[in-house]
Amino acid sequence: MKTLNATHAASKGRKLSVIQAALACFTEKGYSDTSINDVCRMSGASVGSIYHHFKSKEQLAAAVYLEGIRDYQQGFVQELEGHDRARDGVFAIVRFHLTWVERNPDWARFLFQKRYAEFMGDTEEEFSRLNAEFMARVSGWFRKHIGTGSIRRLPPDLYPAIMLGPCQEYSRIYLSGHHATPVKDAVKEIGDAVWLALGAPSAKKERPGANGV
Amino acid sequence: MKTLNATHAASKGRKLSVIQAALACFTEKGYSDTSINDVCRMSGASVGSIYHHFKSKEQLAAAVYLEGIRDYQQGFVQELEGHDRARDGVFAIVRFHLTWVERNPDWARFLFQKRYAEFMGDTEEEFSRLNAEFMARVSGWFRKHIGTGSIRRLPPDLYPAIMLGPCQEYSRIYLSGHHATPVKDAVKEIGDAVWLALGAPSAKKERPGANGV
DNA sequence: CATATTTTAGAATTTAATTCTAATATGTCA
DNA sequence: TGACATATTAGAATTAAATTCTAAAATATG
Repeated sequence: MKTLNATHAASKGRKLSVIQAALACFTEKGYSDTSINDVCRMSGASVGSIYHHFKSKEQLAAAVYLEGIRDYQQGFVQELEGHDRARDGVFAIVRFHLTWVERNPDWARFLFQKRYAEFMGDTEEEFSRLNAEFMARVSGWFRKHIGTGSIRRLPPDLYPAIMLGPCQEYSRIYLSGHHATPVKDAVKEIGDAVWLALGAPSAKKERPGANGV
Repeated sequence: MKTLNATHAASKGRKLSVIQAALACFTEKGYSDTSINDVCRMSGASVGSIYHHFKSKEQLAAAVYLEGIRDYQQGFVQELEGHDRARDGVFAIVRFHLTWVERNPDWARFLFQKRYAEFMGDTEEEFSRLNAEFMARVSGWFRKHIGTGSIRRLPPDLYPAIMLGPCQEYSRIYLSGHHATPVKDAVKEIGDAVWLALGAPSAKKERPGANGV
């Protein structure tokens, strides 16, 4: 028994060390620019050893992903279900997510931030500029409406996050092929929610305009 | 002039056809499993021709990304700035995003959905299960609180989207290294916004509990 | 202690990205 | 138009990196 456990532990230890080395490499150089040899050097394991534990480079990345997401989800659920009042729960989750990311930036980068980053090695400047201009225009639009008192005043970088975040998340579900609220209904519901989140109390009763919902 | 334009057009045509072929390949088989030869076959261009137009496979992917994001952002800004009343603008954007995704699912997948999908070739079932369980628990928690009347009733799949979307979006900015509202303030602001979006009118004045903000 | 199983090593192979050279097409200008 | 310059295409040659394979070392079992 003890020996069996010991073996398992040793095995798990090696496997884990490879996963951690892989995370470090992926974080530093990105997935494509990390070679299996890089992971060998970083972890001290041999090629054969790595391929014994992981079927392929992609499987290794998947293992890294699963390792991180498990930790995140466990903490998330614990936090959520540890609060009885809805408001407390919601606030706790928001805090949990943000602090988890703050404490585990490498994992978070790998788990949550793999959008386009992978490809943007050189083109980064162009994308950066494109994105900066875009965000400036969005922020400008909001600033204009703060002036009229119809938008609550918030730190400017949060407006896009609050407005687009739910849209993005919904899209992810919609695209995954799992059952999702139909687009038409989602437009209405998410629209309402975003407005509740951003509208100033005095403006909450604004009626839809000519081409509103 | 005409000839010059023709050349440019032809050149752009070729380049564009390669970009479109690449999008098709990436959509069908994923980035890693797409070889340059696949793109050759699909586009009719030769290896040399592709490498003449794009420095590397990653640059090709970047070009695909930029092509799509340009279209998205252009439509977005046009929509946003075409509405004078804040409420109309917000609703218009939500609708724009969702319908854009609906109409351009391949682009959207490539632009917005490149999180973990890339690595999950085989492990997909495990991740699917993990994720389904997680979402079920989150939804369950919300269902419980609808019962008490302190959460507005919405299609269940939208609760996670509305709660987590802004968090994810904020994290993306925070992690990108650009200036972002400090985590502490963001927790408060995003928490408020999410509660405004989800809380029922009757419950809006709930005070924070023992371990609330 | 002998045997079976798991793990490690690293060389050999295979696959796919990238580079290179030459040919072809296209545009410019006298 | 015809000679020259530039941009584009083609595909073979090269290089880099993923994956496989064989055998040795370590570990567990009885």
